[in-house]
Amino acid sequence: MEKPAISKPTLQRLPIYLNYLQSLPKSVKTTSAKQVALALGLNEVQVRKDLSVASPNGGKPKTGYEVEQLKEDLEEFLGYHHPKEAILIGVGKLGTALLSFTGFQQLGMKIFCAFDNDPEKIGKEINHIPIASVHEMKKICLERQIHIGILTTRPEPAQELCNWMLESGILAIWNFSTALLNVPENIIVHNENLAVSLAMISHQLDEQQKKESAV
Amino acid sequence: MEKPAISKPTLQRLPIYLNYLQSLPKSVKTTSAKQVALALGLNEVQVRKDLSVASPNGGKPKTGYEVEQLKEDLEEFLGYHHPKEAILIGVGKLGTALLSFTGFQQLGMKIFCAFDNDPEKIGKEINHIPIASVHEMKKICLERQIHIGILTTRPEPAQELCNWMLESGILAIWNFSTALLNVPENIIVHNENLAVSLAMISHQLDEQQKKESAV
DNA sequence: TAGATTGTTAATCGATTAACAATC
DNA sequence: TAGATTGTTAATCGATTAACAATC
Repeated sequence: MEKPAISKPTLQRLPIYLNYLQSLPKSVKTTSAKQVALALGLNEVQVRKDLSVASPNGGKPKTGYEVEQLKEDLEEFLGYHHPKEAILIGVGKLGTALLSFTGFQQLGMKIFCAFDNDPEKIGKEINHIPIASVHEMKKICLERQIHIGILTTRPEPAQELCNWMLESGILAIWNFSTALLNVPENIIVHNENLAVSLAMISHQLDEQQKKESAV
Repeated sequence: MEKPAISKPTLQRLPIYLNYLQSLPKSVKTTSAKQVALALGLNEVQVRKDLSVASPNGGKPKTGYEVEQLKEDLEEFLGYHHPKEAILIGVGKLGTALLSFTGFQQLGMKIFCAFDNDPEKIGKEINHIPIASVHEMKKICLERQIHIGILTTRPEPAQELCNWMLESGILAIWNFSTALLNVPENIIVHNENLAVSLAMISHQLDEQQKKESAV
């Protein structure tokens, strides 16, 4: 009855598998866990286990997985066929870049509307997405039952805008600002943290260079 | 003799601790693992263990950690006091947003030069960072011994530019493109993957809503 | 059939959490 | 001193990997 809860690491790898499958030439009709693992630097068994979670069709002994079918299964599992609507707050450089990115639709998300407080920007649109005043946020979100908010502002106004989002019925915040947001525990905050990425890269680089110089 | 290798999860949390400490009002002189854990939704022991890795000074029983000292220790550990130079390739919307971001210096990275193939852009600068032709990349990188490359192009030219980067002595690639890069195993690739973030958010949101409706 | 490949059960590994001794 | 808090050792938990049976 209960769908077995998918683990976080597995969930994170699914879009990566899909991306790999999409990168294959059309002539490739099937693939195997071994091939996928090799291409992505993962363990073969891990790939099989992950895929078995997301693909009800699975693979076949000897032949492996049908690429088209597997892509379909992963897309379905990840909800790409039923895009969720989102709003974006803060039409600065980063906000503009995200609004201009045409790939979200294929990733199961559609930015319905953007908000800013700059009269110069309000009323315009980017990539067919209208920019409205932040004061209209509540009305629009409640009306369309939008639950995802993308925050791309400076850190200073972030918390206040976050609070407005919560009043507007937003349940999940994709936070590109550097601010640490305070929210009730039923609200999801996903921090897109450049500092974390940089720390990883910088540390790995140091390790690598230590290794090289040791040779 | 050997510094004990820091675990990946710990390394990822260090910048988050630092960010929290920086968000504290100046009047707060000390803090405790308990407070930090509460603020960030983590386990208290985990915080202490993490901090003990990065802070040689540690905390004191009863009083906890000195905020200024701990910030200093974390910054030092994360290499923020000795910024590494990087290049950026692809001055589109996202590239421009990253070039305009003034916070990298504080995070231990300095973008030395950007590259593009659009004659309109070459010769200009953004945020005092010059934009040069991709054909100058090799010369500039080798001269200044730059080892980090930030890739913000469309997926189509990504692999070729990646290869050029490797010829230019780049050892770590921060990949914002959606392309899957093929590199030798001693080269570090860190994929900044919006699809992964979206999958997490979307799935958590579904879970949350399932939970709510079950009440 | 034999061999390749899947999917699953068992073993290992590593990270988190609990328990506790040390100390300011 | 008593109590709060640190740092560490031990126990638990969860994810990865290895072993293996099933099957096309």
